[in-house]
Amino acid sequence: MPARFARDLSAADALAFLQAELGRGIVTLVGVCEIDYSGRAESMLAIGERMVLLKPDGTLLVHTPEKLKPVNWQPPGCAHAAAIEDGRLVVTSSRKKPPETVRIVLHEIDTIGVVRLRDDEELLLVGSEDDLQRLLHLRPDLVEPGFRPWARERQSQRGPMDVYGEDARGNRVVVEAKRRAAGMKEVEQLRRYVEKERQAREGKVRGVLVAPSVSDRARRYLAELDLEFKAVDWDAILPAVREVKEAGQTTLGAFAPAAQPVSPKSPSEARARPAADARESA
Amino acid sequence: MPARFARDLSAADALAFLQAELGRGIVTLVGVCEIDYSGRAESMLAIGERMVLLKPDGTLLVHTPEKLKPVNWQPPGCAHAAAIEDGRLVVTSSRKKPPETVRIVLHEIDTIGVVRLRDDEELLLVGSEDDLQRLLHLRPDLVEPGFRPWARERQSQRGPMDVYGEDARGNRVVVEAKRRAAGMKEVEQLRRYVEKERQAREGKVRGVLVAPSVSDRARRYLAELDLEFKAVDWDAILPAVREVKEAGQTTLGAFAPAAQPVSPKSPSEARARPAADARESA
DNA sequence: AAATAAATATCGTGA
DNA sequence: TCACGATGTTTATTT
Repeated sequence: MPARFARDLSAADALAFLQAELGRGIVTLVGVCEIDYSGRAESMLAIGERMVLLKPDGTLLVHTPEKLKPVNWQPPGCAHAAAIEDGRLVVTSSRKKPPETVRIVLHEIDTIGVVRLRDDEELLLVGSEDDLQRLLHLRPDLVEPGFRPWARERQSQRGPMDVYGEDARGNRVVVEAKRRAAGMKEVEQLRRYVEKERQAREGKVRGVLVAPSVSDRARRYLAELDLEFKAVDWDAILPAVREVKEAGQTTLGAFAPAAQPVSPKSPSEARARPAADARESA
Repeated sequence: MPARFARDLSAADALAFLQAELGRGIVTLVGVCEIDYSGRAESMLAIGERMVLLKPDGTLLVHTPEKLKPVNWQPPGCAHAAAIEDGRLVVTSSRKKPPETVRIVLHEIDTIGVVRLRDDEELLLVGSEDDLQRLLHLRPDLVEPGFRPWARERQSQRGPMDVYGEDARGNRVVVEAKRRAAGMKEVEQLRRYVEKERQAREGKVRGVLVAPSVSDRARRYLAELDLEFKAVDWDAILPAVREVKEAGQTTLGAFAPAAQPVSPKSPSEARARPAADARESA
């Protein structure tokens, strides 16, 4: 993990540092600066003390002492550059599509450094909406007793539905699964699918929103649209989800979509195949 | 901008450093670590080299050499703590609502440092949806000739509408303004407001989605719901938006809004007054 | 390249 | 505190 740090550099020395190290690691630049952004929108930030991070993948982050989100940034893939203008160090980060540039003028340079990090590991996340959907296929009783899911992400004319199946009485059921508290937006989303399905089909089509909770307004809206809500308790199902996830990493294939004879459409489905079992990611 | 850095510290020395500096500035910790998160979801990250930032406001960020988003994080307001466990430095960040904890176990410590930053400046952003809405009030012809907007953010039973007014023929018009390309979600949102208005009123109620562009599917959905689309060219209106914004920054609060006998409810309303109109021409 | 939807989204505002 | 909506959202995924 080679690293290099320097303090009290002149603009020229800082420039030399950047020219040598930009793209070779995460470059950290602490100092007094003003920042302008122009692209999808425009922004101006008056002079102040900030921490600038320049990643080797072309990411830029400018952090102030507060907040999680950087005050200015640039996503991966941008071209970082440094120059001296009017005796001051100027760092820019640009991309062409969409055309966007962040321009940082350094008035004082406190610290400049670089760290070369090696990290091949990937985050393993448990509790995503995808996890919830998979669990609903494995344990359809969580939706309601007698529910039989058909396929994941069934296409409708208005987009893919989370879960689609049949209830004990043979009614079609559209399920919208949310990992967190549901609101109006989620009801609208469910409505969109159910409505089309009701137009297209004879017979009753039910719509069920599955989520940890639902707001009062959204609940009334559901009732208005003749849609339903089913609460899932994350704490109660998390162990099961964890198991499913772990199985997915190692054994999988247990719930490959039966209704889809074609090749897997997504890595998640691919992961759910015996072939993927042998190899252990992460 | 007092700063302090140290390298090749033992776990005990690093602990001492953290105990002295946590909360006093942005603490940077570079090293080999493994990370677990538990809260709204769960995550695990195997051992690797990362850069950890601990802000004085209780924010935690863990960055890898790639991507804009931190691989693990904690929002402002969290309690940071450090300890030695099994001879290793362990940094935790927790909050109670919702209950969440990030736990970082350091296997090697490369660099540890702290910078005390002072930054009172606020970002000035031009080109937000709010800016667009204000401009539509100043230049209602951007929606269509003869359109007369009434008030901003009129309350409907289902929430506030972006712009509400009357067309040349006296029909009610609900406008949904978007700063970027619109899709299904935006159509749904417009639909919700228009529908309620159509239920509540006699006569025709029009719904217009104002955005730089709209997807094909969303356009079809609009047609299906008898809603309309009006393109706005950001590049063309940005100069005007910039002017409005600048006027709002300088002449703010000089007069009270004419249509509202009470005090202005928001700075944005105060800014969108006749006084600001004067600057507007093109 | 465009579009669609998720996110440990975060963040600000208003009730 | 909760709910809702914007975000220069970013990111992954699919067409």
